[in-house]
Formats: sequence, C-alpha cells, structure tokens
Amino acid sequence: MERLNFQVIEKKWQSIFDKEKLYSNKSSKKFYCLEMFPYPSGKIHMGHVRNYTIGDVIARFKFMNGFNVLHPMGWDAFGLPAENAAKENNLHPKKWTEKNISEMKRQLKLMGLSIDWDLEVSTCDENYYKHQQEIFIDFYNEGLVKRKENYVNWDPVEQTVLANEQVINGKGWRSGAVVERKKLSQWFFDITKFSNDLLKGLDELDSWPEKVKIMQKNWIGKSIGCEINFKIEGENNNINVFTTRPDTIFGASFLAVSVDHPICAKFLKNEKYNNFKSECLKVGTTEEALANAEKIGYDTNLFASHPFIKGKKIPIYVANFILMDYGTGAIFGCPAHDQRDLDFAKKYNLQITEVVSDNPNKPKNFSVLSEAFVDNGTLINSDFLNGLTVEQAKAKIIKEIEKLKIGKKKITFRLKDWGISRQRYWGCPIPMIHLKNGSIVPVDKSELPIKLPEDIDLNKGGNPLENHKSWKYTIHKKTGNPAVRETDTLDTFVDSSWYFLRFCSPMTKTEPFDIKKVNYWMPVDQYIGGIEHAILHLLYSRFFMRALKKNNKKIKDNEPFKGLFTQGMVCHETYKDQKGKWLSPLEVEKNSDGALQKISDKTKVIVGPSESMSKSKKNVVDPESMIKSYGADSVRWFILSDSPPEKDIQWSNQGVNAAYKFLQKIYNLCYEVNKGSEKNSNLDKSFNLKMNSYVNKITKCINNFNLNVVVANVYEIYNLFQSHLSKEVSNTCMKNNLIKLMKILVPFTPHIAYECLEMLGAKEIKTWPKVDTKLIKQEKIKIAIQINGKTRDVIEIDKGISQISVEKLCKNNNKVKNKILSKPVHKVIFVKDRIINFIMK
RNA sequence: GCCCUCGUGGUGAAAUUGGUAGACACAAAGGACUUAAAAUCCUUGCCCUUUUGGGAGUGCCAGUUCGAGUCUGGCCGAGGGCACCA
Repeated sequence: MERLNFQVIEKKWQSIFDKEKLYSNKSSKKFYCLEMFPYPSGKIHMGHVRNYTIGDVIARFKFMNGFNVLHPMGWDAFGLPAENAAKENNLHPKKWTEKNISEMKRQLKLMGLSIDWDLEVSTCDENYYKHQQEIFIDFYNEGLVKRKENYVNWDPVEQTVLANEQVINGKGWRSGAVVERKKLSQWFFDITKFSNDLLKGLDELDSWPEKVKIMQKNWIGKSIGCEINFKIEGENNNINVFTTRPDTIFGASFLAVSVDHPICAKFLKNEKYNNFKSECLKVGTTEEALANAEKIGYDTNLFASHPFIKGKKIPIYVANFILMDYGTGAIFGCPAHDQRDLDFAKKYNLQITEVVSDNPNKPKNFSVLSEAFVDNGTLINSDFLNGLTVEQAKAKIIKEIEKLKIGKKKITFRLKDWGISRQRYWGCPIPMIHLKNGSIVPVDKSELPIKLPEDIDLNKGGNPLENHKSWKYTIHKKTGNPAVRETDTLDTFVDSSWYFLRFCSPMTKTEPFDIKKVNYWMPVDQYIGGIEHAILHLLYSRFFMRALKKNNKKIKDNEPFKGLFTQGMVCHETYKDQKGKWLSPLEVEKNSDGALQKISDKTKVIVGPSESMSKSKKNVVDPESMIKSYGADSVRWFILSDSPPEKDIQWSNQGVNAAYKFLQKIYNLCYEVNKGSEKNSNLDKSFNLKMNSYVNKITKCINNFNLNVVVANVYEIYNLFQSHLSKEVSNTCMKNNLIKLMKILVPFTPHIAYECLEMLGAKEIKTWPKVDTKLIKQEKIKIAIQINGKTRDVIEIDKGISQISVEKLCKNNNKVKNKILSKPVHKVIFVKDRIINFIMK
C-alpha cells in the first residue's frame, strides 16, 4: 500500500496552479464563472468552502471542455464590522481589513481553487471606489440619484440608517436592535424608475432558481388598479385614492388617509389629532406590535361625496394602517370585501354593504360575519355593474372613471427607492459637496477619488467624517467658494453592485471598466452564492446594469447574471452542557458507550438539532484545521458528496474521514495499476463500454449541478475497477480508463487527480474525457420482465432489441416461462430498452 | 393571513422525468485477519418461509394508467419568503 501524503502533493500542485494557470484557455468561447465575493471577516468558514468548491468544479470543468474561463476573486471590504473591530482592538479599519484579506487569501489558496489572483479586487481600495464615485456622479447627472427627506429606519445600536431590505421583522439585520423611525435627508438611487423593467427582465432568466425569481417578483410587487378622486364636501379639495378593487366602489363606506397625508396638515394644531398621531408612531415597527396592532382611526369630521351615488356622503378618517409611501397614501374602504376595512368599519360602526356575492339570492350580513369576502363573484347593489364578474366590473368602472375624468387606470409597485446614505466612516465617500447657497453639487471628476481620511477618531461616537474638520471643509473647485463635503458614505451594497464588471478589466485606470472587455465577458455565465442575497444584492446588481446601460449606451446586456445557483447552508449538530451552555464540537468527545460527553469534566452532553453553523451556537468547524487533518481534496470531496448542492448539508467528521479514506484508496488503485503487468483482454470491450457510459452520465450531472450524484458515480466506478482487478481486463485498458477517471476528478479533487495523472504518465491532462456516442449505442442494458405490472426478473440484453426477440427470451427464461405459458396472455406492453409487461387475465 | 418548496430505510440521499424503488455513502450488528487494538475486507439490514420463493412498501385518502416516488384532486406534516402594499 502506498501512503497518500496529501501535504506534499497539495503544496506541490498549488504552486503549479499559481505559476502555470492551468485554467486559462485561449479559446473563442468564453465562460464567466463567479462566486459571490466574501466579506473579509478574518477567517474563511465552511459556507465559503462549499461556495468556492462548487464554483471551482464548474470553472475547471468548463475549462477542460474548451472554454476560456474567467474565474476571479475579490473582497467586499467596506462595512461596519471593521469599525467595531477597530474600536475593540484599537486597530484602524484599513489595517484590520488588510490583515483579514491577506489571512483569508492564504486560506483560500489552501483549497486549491483555480482563481486568477491577478484580477483580485478590493472594494475599499481607492482604485476601486474612485470609479464608484465616478459612477455615482454619472448616475446623478442622469437623474438617477435623488435627495429626499424621508422617514428612515434608524438602527440605534449601529447609529445608522438601514434600507428597507435590511430591516428584518422590525429589527436591524446585523445588530438585531429594534429599528426606530426617524426623519432625515438621504440620498436615494431611483431604482423604482426600472420597476417594470426589473420585473419583465425576470422572464428571460431561465437559468435562475424559480424561488429567487418569485421572491424578486413579490418584492417588486406590481399591482394593477386605478386612482379615483373623491371631492371633499364643502371644500375645493380632493382626495386621490388608489385601489385594486375599483369594482367595489358602490360598497365604499369611508375614506382613510395616512397620518402623513398632506390633508392632515390642518389638524396639527388639534390636540386630539396630535395624540392620535403619536399613538400611531408609538406602535413602531416591531414584529409584535405589527402583529397585534389594532386598527385605529381619527375621525376628521370631513366628508367626501361618492362619485357614483348622488348625494351620498362618506366619512373621512385618518387611519394607522394606511402607508404614505404606497399608492397615494389614501384608500376608500369597502368593508364587505377587505379584511382590514371590515375590522375598521366594525370598530367605528360604519356602513357595510355587500357588493360582490357568490350567491346573489342570499345576502350576507357582514356586520356579524368576521371574514370579508375577497373571492370572485357576481356584482350586486352596484347600479350599472350589477350582474358582472369582478373582472368585467373592473374594466367597466375604470372606463367610466376615465370618462368622467375623476381618475385613471394606474399601476403601482411595492418596490421603493434604494436609500444609499450611511452615517458611517468605513464606506465609499459620496462625492457631493454642499454649497453655502444651499445647493448640493457633485465634485469635479478630476478631484476623484475623494479619499477617506485615515486620521480619524472612532471613539467619539456618531460619524467620524462628520467630526473630521479638515476633511469636511473644502472648496468648490469651479467657484473657489467654501463648501462642506457630504459626510455620508455609500451603502456597501453599492460596492457589490458592479464588482463583476470591474473583474473584466481590474487594471483599467481611467474608467470603471473597459467596455470591450465587459462586452466580451459579460454576462456572468454562472453566478454562485447564498440564497440570503435573493433580493438585495441581486436586485441592486440588476438595477446597476440597467442604470449603467442608460448612461453608457455601449453596454450590451441588461442582465448581469445569466445563470444563478444558490447553494444551501452548512449545518452541524448543536451541543449543550448540563447547565445549558453551548459547546463547540472541540469540547465534546465520545465516551465508551458511544454517548457524547464534555471533555473537561466528563459530564453528559445534550445533543441538539443540526443547525446552520454560527458563532452564537458554537457549532462551527474551522476549515483550515480540517484541511490540515484531512487535506483540501478530502474536504472538497466531502462537502460535495452528501447532499445536493442547493440543499443544506450536515458537516460530519466521519464524513470527511470517509472522503479521506476513499481518496487514499483511489491513490492506491493508481499505484497498483501503474506497476501492474499485462493481462488477458477478454473483458476490455465491456469495461470500456461501462466507463464510457459513466463519463456520459457524469458530464450530464455536472451540467445539471447534480454534484452529489457525480460523487456516487465515482464510487461506483471505483467499485467497478476493484471488481475487475482480478478479471481479464488488460493493464493498458485499466490504465487508460483510470486516466479518464482522474480527469473526471480534476474539478473535484485537483491535487490528487493531477498527481495520479502524472504518476500514470498521462500525456495530456487539460481536456475532459470525450464521450464516444458510438459506444453508447453498443451498451448492454437491463430490462425488467413484468407480469401484471410486477417485476419478476431482470435480464441483460443489447440495446434496441425488438419486441419479438424479447418475448422469445422471456419464453426461455426459467423464472417467468411457466407463468407466461400456463395461461393465455391478454396483452403485451413493450417499451424498447425499458420494460416488457405481460398482462394476464 | 398570503406566496413558495419539500415529505423515500437508523441517517444523508439516488431513481434515465410515467417503466427494476432504496443506487452510492454514513451509522449499526455479526464475522474474517491480528496476541490485541487500529486499519482493511466480507455479510446482514421490513414481514412470512429452512431454502427455492412470496408479500407489503416512497406522509395519509382517493383517482388516471398495463404500470405512479413521479401525473390529478383532497387531507396531514415540516421548512422558507412576505407581511397593515389598498
């Protein structure tokens, strides 16, 4: 037995990967393979290992299939943790980040990835963010940047504003603190300008997971309805409402507006109203509050006139459940057919009229029913709409409304503008200056980059840029007048919205990217990353492509990512001691009974469910220590083997150990075959046929991301070799097929695969084994013989054999012949190469 | 509440898309080798039968079909996303 010394082999091949770039190909067909770049937190985790292993398999596989592959890596290097770490360790964010990057880069190299490190990009590098500032100015000039005073989500722990997408259940996505509402002047990207286009674009993304597309679709939230103007009685003023159910207009019994609606301005002197308003704000945005929030209203004592029922007056309320930033901030309430309206109407004793019915002969009494009727039905109590379906009624009433010029058909989106201001230091400075006259203008492009000052005081609280006098005060280049710099920095999601473009030409100094290179490499053919970015990052990047295209007509694509694959998480069992304290796997051992105990005091360990690895639950396994014990190939092999890549995987040390043992066996097999002597070759042909069939299967599996199935097939191939070692297969045949197997292994376990290829004296190691379609046709196949749908035997036959011949074989088959011959056969179902089924009475 | 996904052995999972259910692996039990352990290898893995065999079986109930894990309808259960969006 030849011992596999993975330390030596991995080191050897990694230095070759570095020097020779075994992965770059000068071919006309391009393939851009990209994994989501990591945040440099300090150490890689198993999630990275899984992500980058999957990406590496695809990149190496595509290269071996003749593609010119772009496979870069970089760092999402701005962000708050650097500031927190800086405070804790008294280390400048820049230094901290740089240190982490070099450490993580070293760790990634241990994995043997086929990454072209010459293209490395870091978003905190001024050579990167300089171009981002340029893009910002371009967007500004294009009218895609807005400044708005708005309620913002204020994270009191991080002392910053969060985007809507960063608020999860009313809490900050990172800090977990309850988010407060605060009014601030903010910068926004006008993503809503592209709402419809972003929605439509989803249709062409046929290599994206359906799930992600649905999430984005819901997020964009298109709804078709109409606006209707209600005249306020006794005033020369209107309230414009938005509704998706104009068909229920005859059931309208009240209007409700948001507390922020302009019409409310006149109540601000009213104490009762102010009490009501503060009551509304108090409800806040916590999950609990939202779930239990009672619908409350303020009666304005104003009335609107119903546009279709002469003389009907409708009370106007201010209600806490109406949002100013959706629709027009005002609705009409139709209690019988909307749950919220029903709740509200009952509370304030408002009229409830049924206008849509599933049974027009049997009127419902909604003032006693607790559920509104929201399904389709027939219109009743609705004048000229009576008898129509909901769809018909909608069309008719919109026509009528437009005819009377009191409203129009309207499409509304749920998507809101992207707030990009962050009151933080460690981010890309926004290249704008505030002039004395109150106007805000971009800096001159020649002044870029607006560099982050390095001499900052992080312990003062708030935004260090705000406190940095010599940085903050500047002059307006054009006029020479004094000016104040914008002290907000950009949301880090801006950084990651175009890095994939920068990778196409990271050395370009004068522009964000070289348009020729971008149009060659883009779109990303395969993007791989976590599902957690299904909305944020992916939607923003799709917006950026469109915005850049608008600005720079030469960009040919709308969509940045042609193919998307979202991998599952890496999980591990959780452990607690008797006191309920979390334990790391390193603090736990097996006792003689096989039960788990705490190493320190031998007390029993409580094993919890397997959950995604997290520091808080201590169920993390350090990739580097695993690589040290088992080798990178074993870690890669295991993380691909147990579960389909899109599903969660359970890390287990037994599993990675099994992977290690298997690679040892593979290495041994190569060693034995390599020094073996020539034998008879009677079985060569069938061996070749089988191997060829496996290559075919595996090639298809990789293209479908069924990487765990590839692993299973490789195990089968190994078993095939083992069972044929003592049979009449020539050594040459074995060796040739073993070379094929090693080539298959290159994308998965590159170090050992190349080592074995070298050992076996393979002349050519850069191409994927070819599938011989002629051989596929010659394969033997197994066909099931069924009687009345039940399988009675399985026989091996040549492909394509006719029904008559198969029937003949059955009549001579010991296991089934008595059964077929003893009774009359009613019918025979025959599917070529699949099955024969005898139907007996 | 709305939307989506998924239910297959002790475990992770395969199943050529309607055609041999449980490939492949982990764990377990028994055995071989060994002074012993580790490592390695073999066998077993639902029910009935000594065997040859036979039967049940993919969350549950029905349906379509020669044939259903796969298709249809209805339940039950788990996970995820959104959430006062008019």
